[in-house]
Amino acid sequence: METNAAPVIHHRNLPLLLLQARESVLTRFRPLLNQQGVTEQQWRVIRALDQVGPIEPRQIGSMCCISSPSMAGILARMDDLGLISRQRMEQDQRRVLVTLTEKGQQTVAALAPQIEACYQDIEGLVGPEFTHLLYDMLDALTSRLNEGREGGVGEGD
Amino acid sequence: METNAAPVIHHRNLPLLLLQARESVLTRFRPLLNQQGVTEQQWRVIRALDQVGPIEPRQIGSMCCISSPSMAGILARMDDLGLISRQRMEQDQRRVLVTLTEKGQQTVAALAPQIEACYQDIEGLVGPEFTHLLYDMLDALTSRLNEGREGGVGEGD
DNA sequence: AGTATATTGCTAACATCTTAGTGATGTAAA
DNA sequence: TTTACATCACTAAGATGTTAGCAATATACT
Repeated sequence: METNAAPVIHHRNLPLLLLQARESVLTRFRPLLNQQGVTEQQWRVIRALDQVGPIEPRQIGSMCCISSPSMAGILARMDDLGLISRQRMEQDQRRVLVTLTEKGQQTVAALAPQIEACYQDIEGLVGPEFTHLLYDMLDALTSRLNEGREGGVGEGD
Repeated sequence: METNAAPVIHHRNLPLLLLQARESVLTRFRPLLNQQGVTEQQWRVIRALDQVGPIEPRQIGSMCCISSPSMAGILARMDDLGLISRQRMEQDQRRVLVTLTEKGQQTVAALAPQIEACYQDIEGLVGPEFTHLLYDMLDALTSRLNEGREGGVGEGD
């Protein structure tokens, strides 16, 4: 058998290519996040709350590509850390409203400039046109593939 | 505060865009993998071994973006499942050689056509030119960002 | 009203990721 | 040769992802 005779899959591994690209970007962000004591997912949640204000867990999950079971633990820990607060809604006792706390906003203020600088570095390496084209293509790929089968996690920004 | 006054980060969330794109693709693969009883990571390892033949754990990790600690557990479970086999190398007792078993190869044979069909569907939705351009851009982004700082996980395909 | 159904957040079990650190083995310098 | 250093796979602990399922609540239908 050795170096196998007939490789049966001819396409590049697209999920892997996306994962590698993501890794290469995150490698630059991770140190900044660690320094502030927040995880990647916590930062995604914080960014979402900073952008659109108080929202519900499943909305956050939809925006950040985080499943409901993961969200439960993440919000619980963020609550313990004092980054967010949760409160049941009056009208519908099932639902919960998540709000970014003062401390959460301070984390944004502390990280934002460093993250911005990181993006500047990246654009400096690949060029702004490249970046924008890539954004558009990723948007297009995601929306085309999700067309007519939403219902789950993952479409916002 | 509400819908916050001054959003401080102006760039799109690139890691999130990549994650969402990856999710939209994986959503189509996951059912196939589950049906064969393999996880995403196990399938990545299987594909790598099928492509290049028997290799060492850290090489797999480099190709598949899997860290050494994760790899330990993944290979142990794949060994239990009979998908791969491991053997210490004679010359260097630290190193290990991982080989795809007969059962592992059967898994490839069973999944390959379905995966191929999936890629056909995707290309049908976005167009082959789009796909190839995307591959090129992801390659470019990854290589540019990793330039001069390899040393870790994640560059092969 | 009273029951069936849908929605929401959550738990459980297990696989994986991350960061830090370890033991065994190999290699190079004193 | 002995000591210092490097490499490799692996373990440990905690956070997250995935799948299945549950309890509470809300809504629709009879």
